[in-house]
Amino acid sequence: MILEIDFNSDEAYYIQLCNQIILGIATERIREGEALPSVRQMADRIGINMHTVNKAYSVLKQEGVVKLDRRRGAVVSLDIDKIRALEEMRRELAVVLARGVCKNVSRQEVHQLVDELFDRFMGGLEQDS
Amino acid sequence: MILEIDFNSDEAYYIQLCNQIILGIATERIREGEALPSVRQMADRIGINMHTVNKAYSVLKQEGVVKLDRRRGAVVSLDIDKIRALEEMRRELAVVLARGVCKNVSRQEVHQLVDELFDRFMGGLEQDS
DNA sequence: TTATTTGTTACACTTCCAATAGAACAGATA
DNA sequence: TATCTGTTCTATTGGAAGTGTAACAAATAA
Repeated sequence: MILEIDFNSDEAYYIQLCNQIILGIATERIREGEALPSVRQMADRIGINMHTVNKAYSVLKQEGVVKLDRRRGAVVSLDIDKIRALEEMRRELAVVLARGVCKNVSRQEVHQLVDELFDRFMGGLEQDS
Repeated sequence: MILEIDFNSDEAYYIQLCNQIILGIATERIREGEALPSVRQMADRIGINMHTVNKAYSVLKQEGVVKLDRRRGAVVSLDIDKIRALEEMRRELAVVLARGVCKNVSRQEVHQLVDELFDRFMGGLEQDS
C-alpha cells in the first residue's frame, strides 16, 4: 500500500493518513485481521512523528475501522454499524452534492462519478449487504 | 433562509456558514443576483463576529459562488466552472465513499442517497446542463 | 532471563489558525 | 450630512497540530 503525506497540503497529517488508509482498505480490499505497520515503523516510513501516526490510528479505532492490538499492532476490523455510517454519509454527501449543484453538476454526472469510484474501490466484485 | 451556527461543533464557524449558505442555495434555488445580508447584519443575526462572516463570504467569492458588490452586498453569482467542480467533487466523493465502503455500504444505497439528496435540492425540477 | 518492540501516556514546546475586538478608510445610499 | 457598505489594518486570546523526550507495562524474540 502506497502511503504518502503531502507536506504542502493544508490538511492535517493525521487526517491525510486516515483518509489514505481508508482509501487503501476500500481499493485493495484488505482482509479482516490484516495489520498495519506499527506507529513507529509507519512514522519512520512516511516521515512524520510517532504521535501523529498514533493519533491517526486512534481516530480509525474511534471510527471502528481498526482495532488496536498490543501484540499485532493496528488490525483492520470493520465495525458494521451501518445506521450510523449512513447518517454520517448523508451529512457529508449533502455538502459535497450542494457544492456540485451550485456548479450545475447534474444528477446523472453524480451517479456516473459514484459508479466510477465504486468500480475503482470494489473492482466490480461487490457482495451486496 | 435559516442559518444557525453550532457553537459546540468542532467545525470552524466560517466553514459552517459557507456550507449552510451553499446548502441554502442548493435547496431553495436562490436566483442569480439575489443578495445575502451584509456582513454586519449576518454577524448580528447569527451571533458571531463580523470578520468571521467576512471570511466566509470571501471563501464563497473565492469558490465562485458569490460576487461581492459594494453596493448590494454578497450577490449569488454561480461561476460555471464545471471541470474544476467535477475534479473537486471526485476528490471529496472518493473519501466519503471509501468510508462508506469500509462500512459495507452498497452501491445501490449510495445511489439512493444521492437521489434522495438531489430531490431535496432540486425538487425534481432540474434542467440538465 | 535478557533484550527488544509494542501501544500508551505524560509533559513541554513551537507554530499556526480561528475568532474576537477596535479602528479606520473610500464608496455608495438615503 | 449622516449612514451603511465592503475592506483592511493591528492586536489579542484560545486551541489544535505537530514535534520531542521520556517513561511504563505487556508481549515478543534472542
